[in-house]
Amino acid sequence: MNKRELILQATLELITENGFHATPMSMISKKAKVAAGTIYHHFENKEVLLEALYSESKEKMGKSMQAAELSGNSFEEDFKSIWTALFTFYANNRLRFQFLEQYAQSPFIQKETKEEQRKHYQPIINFLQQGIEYGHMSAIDVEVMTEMVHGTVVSAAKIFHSVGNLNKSTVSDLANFAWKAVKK
Amino acid sequence: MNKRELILQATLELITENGFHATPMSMISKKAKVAAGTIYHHFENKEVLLEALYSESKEKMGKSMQAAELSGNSFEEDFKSIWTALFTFYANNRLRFQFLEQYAQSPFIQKETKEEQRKHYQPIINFLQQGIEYGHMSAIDVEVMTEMVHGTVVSAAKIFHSVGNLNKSTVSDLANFAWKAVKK
Amino acid sequence: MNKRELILQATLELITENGFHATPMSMISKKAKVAAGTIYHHFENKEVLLEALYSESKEKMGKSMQAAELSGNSFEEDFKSIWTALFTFYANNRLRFQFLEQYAQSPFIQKETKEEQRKHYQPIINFLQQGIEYGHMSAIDVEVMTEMVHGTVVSAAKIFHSVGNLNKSTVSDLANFAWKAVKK
Amino acid sequence: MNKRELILQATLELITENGFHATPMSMISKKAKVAAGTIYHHFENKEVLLEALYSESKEKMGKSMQAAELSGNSFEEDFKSIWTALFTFYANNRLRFQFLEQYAQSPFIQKETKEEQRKHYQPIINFLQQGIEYGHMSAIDVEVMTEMVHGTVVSAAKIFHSVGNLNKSTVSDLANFAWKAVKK
DNA sequence: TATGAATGAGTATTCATTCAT
DNA sequence: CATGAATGAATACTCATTCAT
Repeated sequence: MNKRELILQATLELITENGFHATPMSMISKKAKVAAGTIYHHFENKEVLLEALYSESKEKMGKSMQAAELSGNSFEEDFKSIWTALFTFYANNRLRFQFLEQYAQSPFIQKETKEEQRKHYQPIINFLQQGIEYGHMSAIDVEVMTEMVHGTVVSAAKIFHSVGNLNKSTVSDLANFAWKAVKK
Repeated sequence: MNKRELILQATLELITENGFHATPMSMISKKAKVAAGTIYHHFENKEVLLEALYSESKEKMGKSMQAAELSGNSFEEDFKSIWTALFTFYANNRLRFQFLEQYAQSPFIQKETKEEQRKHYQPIINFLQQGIEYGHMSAIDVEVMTEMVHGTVVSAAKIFHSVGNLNKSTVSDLANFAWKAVKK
Repeated sequence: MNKRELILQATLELITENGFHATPMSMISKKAKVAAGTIYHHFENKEVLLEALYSESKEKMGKSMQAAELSGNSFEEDFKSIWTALFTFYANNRLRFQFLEQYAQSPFIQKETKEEQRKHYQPIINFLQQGIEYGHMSAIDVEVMTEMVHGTVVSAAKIFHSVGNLNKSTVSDLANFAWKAVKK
Repeated sequence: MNKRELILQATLELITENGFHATPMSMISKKAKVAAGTIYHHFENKEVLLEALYSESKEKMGKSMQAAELSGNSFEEDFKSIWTALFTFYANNRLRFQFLEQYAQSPFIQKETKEEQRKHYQPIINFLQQGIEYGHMSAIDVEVMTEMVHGTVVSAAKIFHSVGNLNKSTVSDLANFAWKAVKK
């Protein structure tokens, strides 16, 4: 890992644990085993560091969904594949999940940064849009639908992390919970 | 309003806007039109002030659900009544909603405080438990079910606040979204 | 005890333990079981309270020496009687002793207050002056002599309080220590 | 002078003048011509700064006594040499003297710090111990004896500083005062 | 006299950021 | 690129004092 990545990783761990303001730069530099000044060679200031972490996280999240293998057998099956892919990403990446939850709506992240990261999950919005158009899903506004479906994944991930793990059948139940909610 | 309430109200507004650490006590005292020292007559320190706000908010949230009028005609109708009652509370109390979202999982709130506030929504858990037992709902663990249902209300409220308002039929659609998800 | 005395007593105990600045008025009011404002009915402010305690203490100290019974048999005997009287006062009144030690030279006490309290031990200075004039003692400036002799009592009292007690023969040894030092 | 020493010197001057609690860190940083935060790079907090000053002062005091040249001609001569060496140190270092007087017994200084500094005057205790054993001095407990003798130096130094100076013959008289007190 | 809630100036300490090396 | 000592503005909290009751 190069220094930039060491800094980002340390920031992720510390900020998730303590929050943004309760994580001094000195603490990050210590954990990353890097001098305080070095952080400033890679990131203009603390806020920029946070935004970089946000962008990186959103990108990873988007990629995890796009990596879902879609059989094309049925819309239901593909929907559940994507739902499970995102859930799995959130389950396997606790810190990133918590970080995104904490900062998704936070005023620390610039609007432009948020907008820019939309691209990573635009394909998913398109997928849902088609589901509605082809009559597989309720005719709810696609932005609303997206938020509602994402909410079910988030809730499932929260449960996963509070319990510590979840057996396959429960995960399947929860994917089904989401599917029942959206299907026509 | 007495000084204690003025302080709590100012804290709610400022903390939701800026976050806990980015809200100096001096800013709170200014907004509440109270001397800095006065805050410390009513709250031992900043953390205690935050916890008081959390407790007050959870209590109001619990009461909003318990105020839902249950006709007893059908489980579905009652389920939607409660769902809508909570959604309405979240919709009408943006600051409280955002505050609870931000601090529900935050490490700033003591575990004991969280435990104590459970009592306010225990009746709802009981209601869902019965729904499962009487076969109205899927046989999912009731704690899991509660978290999932709550997640749908939270997502709906987020949509409401990002859009600014939501017409009655959409709200009804979203209550139905939740109902379809849970029903047998 | 009236409130004024309760306040003075509480102040003596707390200030000796914690020091002047580390003893808030609120702590004094609590210990004296009196409202904060009540202190200000009896003492203009914190400094005046300290000065009152100083004056009271110096007066008690002066009286303790003047209460020494002088047989008139020999200068040595009378010298030792006075020495022992002051030592006994310091030994029996630990808090007053420590308080006087701490504040005797402190800048908190106004010069005038110190001057005014001289009257209480002027008789002792006169006694030593006579001792020098009659040739019982070394011909050292009487102010210097007074300070040196007082120093021996202070050292003895410090030893007493650090050990917890001192048997009669040791006290007698120490009075003799002082006498040997001053005698011709 | 490096920053650490500048801070210690400023602290010595200010604390002696105003007392510990009446000397804000900001005042120290100003006098030392150093930023407020810089103090915290060298001393963990205000109390640690005080302890460092105490240790440094006790060390200097111990060294001043050990620098006394002992002729070995007579115990009396050596005793007076040491007495005079310490007196001279106290006379030439008013601030350190007053600082040590104020904080020697203060609760601000940790017991361990005090214990640790004993080493600096242990040689003197040994010297007095021998004087007692060889019959040069009264058979008083050596700890008691040390405190009493030290008390005479302290009194002499107080006189010196209140008057402003003292001629050689008076200093000699006072060394003799101490010697007469202790000799057999 | 007595009370104690309210005030707001004052203080120790932290921490993002800079810059000489 | 990397370092870490130095900076000084910012902040939580304290406490002497006041004053309406």
